Amino acid sequence: MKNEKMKTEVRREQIATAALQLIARRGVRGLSIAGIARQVGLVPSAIYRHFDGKDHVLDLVLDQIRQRLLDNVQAETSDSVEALRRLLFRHIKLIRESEAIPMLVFSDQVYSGRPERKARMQRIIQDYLEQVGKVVQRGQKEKALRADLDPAVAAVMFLGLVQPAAILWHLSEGAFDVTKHTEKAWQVFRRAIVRP
Amino acid sequence: MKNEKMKTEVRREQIATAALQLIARRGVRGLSIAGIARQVGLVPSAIYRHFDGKDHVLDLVLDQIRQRLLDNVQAETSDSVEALRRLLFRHIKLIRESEAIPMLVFSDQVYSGRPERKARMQRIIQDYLEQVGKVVQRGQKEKALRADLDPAVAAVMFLGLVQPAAILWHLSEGAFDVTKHTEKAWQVFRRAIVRP
DNA sequence: TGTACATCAGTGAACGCGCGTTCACTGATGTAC
DNA sequence: TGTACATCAGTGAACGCGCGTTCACTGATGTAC
Repeated sequence: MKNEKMKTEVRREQIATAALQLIARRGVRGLSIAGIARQVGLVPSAIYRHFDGKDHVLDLVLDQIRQRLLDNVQAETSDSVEALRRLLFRHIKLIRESEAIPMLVFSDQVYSGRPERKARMQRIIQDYLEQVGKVVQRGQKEKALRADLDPAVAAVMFLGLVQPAAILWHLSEGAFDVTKHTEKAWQVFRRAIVRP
Repeated sequence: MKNEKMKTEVRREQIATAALQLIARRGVRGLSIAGIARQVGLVPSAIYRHFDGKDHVLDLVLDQIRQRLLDNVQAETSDSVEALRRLLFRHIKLIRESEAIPMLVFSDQVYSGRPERKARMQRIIQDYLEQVGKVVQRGQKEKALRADLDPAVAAVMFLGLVQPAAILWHLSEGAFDVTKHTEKAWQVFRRAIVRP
């Protein structure tokens, strides 16, 4: 009886956060109810006081990720080219802070046999892309970006600036210099989208 | 005793191929010895006549992927801008044909607790990037591509043209039009790398 | 070319570990009067 | 403000499923003489 009782809302947050950390450290495969419980300082069965099962924990984790991504893009209100640049680095920072995000997004494990969750992840990414697309449109209205640029295509490409870098960073255990690479990649990308 | 005996080399290939197909269909999580055996037409324990364990099956699968990627890039000998364009579509085609490839590359499951395999995957990707980088360098020598372009950065960006598209295609169950997107994205990328 | 023996690819039963989940319980916290 | 009862967050033991792996075996294939 060493543990204090806490409100279920508090525990739910703690549990989701612990899950995110565990995924970052050990991957989706390494995510276990026992591990989460240990991290939070509870006994495995206690998790079931707050969630109906492991799947529901993952659902809340996805919610948190969704929120962080959207918070990121909505924080940018400066002039659109600069907004994209800053969003890029925010995105990198977000991924560095919680490596779990790309792991989750790419992990078939999360979706396998759960089509509704796959659809949900798709929604999250598409919502994010839509927001990025809006920044691009703003740039076109401001005459800063090329008018013949398809905002949707640009948004996906924007994601492509981050993704392979994140993978390399992860595979190389941090040896790959993401910031430096992103800096250079941004210059190249910028050339392709700004008005001549 | 319905099954004929076959040489272990033949079986090893069959098993690795079956594994690749299973991953494409059910994800890395859905890859089981029992599943592989069923696909090949054997009993689970028979797999152990040809491999020391599940891990060793995955190792051969990685080998096959490496081979396919490198075959792809080495097949391109035409003028360098066109070579990049064609390589891009080859890559897309490869991923469409075996959706398993991005799943494997991104699956933490494959690496978790096996640092040597993580390093191996890193090597595969870096070898590929190096080959792409060489095509870029060739383009610079031919004065077709900008001299101030860092070949390594360009190679990673090249990968970034494919990756998010592959993810979206996978998440959307094929609804996302990869070819159309890649076509447009290539135009944008091209602008950024060719000599003005 | 035929026989004897070794090797090899196959089978099915059984084992055991990891892990998510259930259940009966306990003591603390909240609420009604 | 105090007492009685309901609810709620915690515990630990046990269950059971999935799945990789082992093992003793069998019959076919290959090899030596």
